[in-house]
Amino acid sequence: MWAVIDANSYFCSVEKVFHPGLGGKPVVVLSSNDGIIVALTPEAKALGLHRGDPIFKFRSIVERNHVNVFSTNMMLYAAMSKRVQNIIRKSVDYCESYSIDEIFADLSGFDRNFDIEDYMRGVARKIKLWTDIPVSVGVAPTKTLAKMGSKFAKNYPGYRSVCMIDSEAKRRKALELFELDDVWGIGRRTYEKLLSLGVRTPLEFADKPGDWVHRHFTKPGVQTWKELNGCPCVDTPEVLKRQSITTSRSFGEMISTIEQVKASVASFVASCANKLRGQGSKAGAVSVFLCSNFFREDLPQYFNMASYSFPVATADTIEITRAAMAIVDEIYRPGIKYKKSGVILGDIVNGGVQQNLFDPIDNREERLELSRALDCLNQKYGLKTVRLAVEGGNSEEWKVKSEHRSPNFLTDINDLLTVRI
DNA sequence: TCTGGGGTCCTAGGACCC
DNA sequence: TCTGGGGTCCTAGGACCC
Repeated sequence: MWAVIDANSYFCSVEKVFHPGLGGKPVVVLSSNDGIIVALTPEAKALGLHRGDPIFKFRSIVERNHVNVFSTNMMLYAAMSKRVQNIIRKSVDYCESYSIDEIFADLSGFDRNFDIEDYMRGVARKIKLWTDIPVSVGVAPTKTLAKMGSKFAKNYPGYRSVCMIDSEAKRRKALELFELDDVWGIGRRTYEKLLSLGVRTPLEFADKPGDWVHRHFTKPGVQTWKELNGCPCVDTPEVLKRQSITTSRSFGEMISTIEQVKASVASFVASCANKLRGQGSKAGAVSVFLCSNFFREDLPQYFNMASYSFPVATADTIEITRAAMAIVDEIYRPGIKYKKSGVILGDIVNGGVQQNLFDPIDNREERLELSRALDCLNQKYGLKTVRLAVEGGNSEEWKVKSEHRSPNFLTDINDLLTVRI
């Protein structure tokens, strides 16, 4: 059996932990640049707000109903996630962290007569007591069915946080009641395809014969079908090392000069390279993209992207920045108002790095040490305390909007909560 | 005025090899 | 008149996830 432990309205729940008194009130958390709603509580949903809504279109609803609005603070959410996941890791033998607010737990080690449902209820209770984050738990023979269970647990209080699908009758009942497009692995396109084939519920899909499924679908579709029938086949290995690392942002205000564009790109390189060193890897290639504001039909539009492959895979901020700046020189066009830029590190290698007979750099180890020193200084004295000059001063004209951001309650000593008794 | 960011896997088709 | 067969690697794009 697998369990999936899923936090409810996770980003909102974290904000509620540190802003007491928001229980039962509408809360939303916005994307970067305070653009769209990325998380919302059931109370906010009841007002007609949805995930993905641009907040500026719903100002009147927000103001009229005193919706509590927060900018996103990933540092805070990641720190809290670690606490929640630590509790789970101590409660079961083996876990696979799937996302910031979800974790799969392998329950196969438990004895046949063991009361798993009651045990997981205890875990959920412990998480709530120790972190104040509410979670929903689904338990089933496959991950896809477990995910269904967690949604039932979330939507129906009667389950008291845990929904277990452990018999053929329960499986069929769940498949019959569940929304087809909410099934894990069935996105918009597959949903439309299934509808056009006359399939309207997960149960109808699961009951189709194997040759029918193989005729109409490729590997991912077949896997989902098997999982719905109780046959485990979806792998979610713990991703400890990324194959690619991206940093990109929309700007609070559009920018035009090459100096501004370079400052933004250099800053994103620094962030990517820091993450790269954090996982002990090196990148074989860097890509940079620039784009205009595609919502502004009155302005000339532009998107361009180019890549550079390093002679030897590297994690050196200076080397990567130099390559990225050359790409900007290549793809920058004057007269465009840029809304967004981004940096992608690819061809990431871990461990053995292919050497190059004609490598122009002969002190790679020393240069990596220099970059590591930057990481240490910035860790100790704060982000961007030491940076390359091309990133520009503190004015940061391309700065993203983040007007309702919570302090870093869990990771910055200066942001610790003050409690008055 | 204002519309996010970061990932993974799979497949088909092109280019190339002998 | 007749024009093979069997591979690999790479890439772009699609689909999905949170």
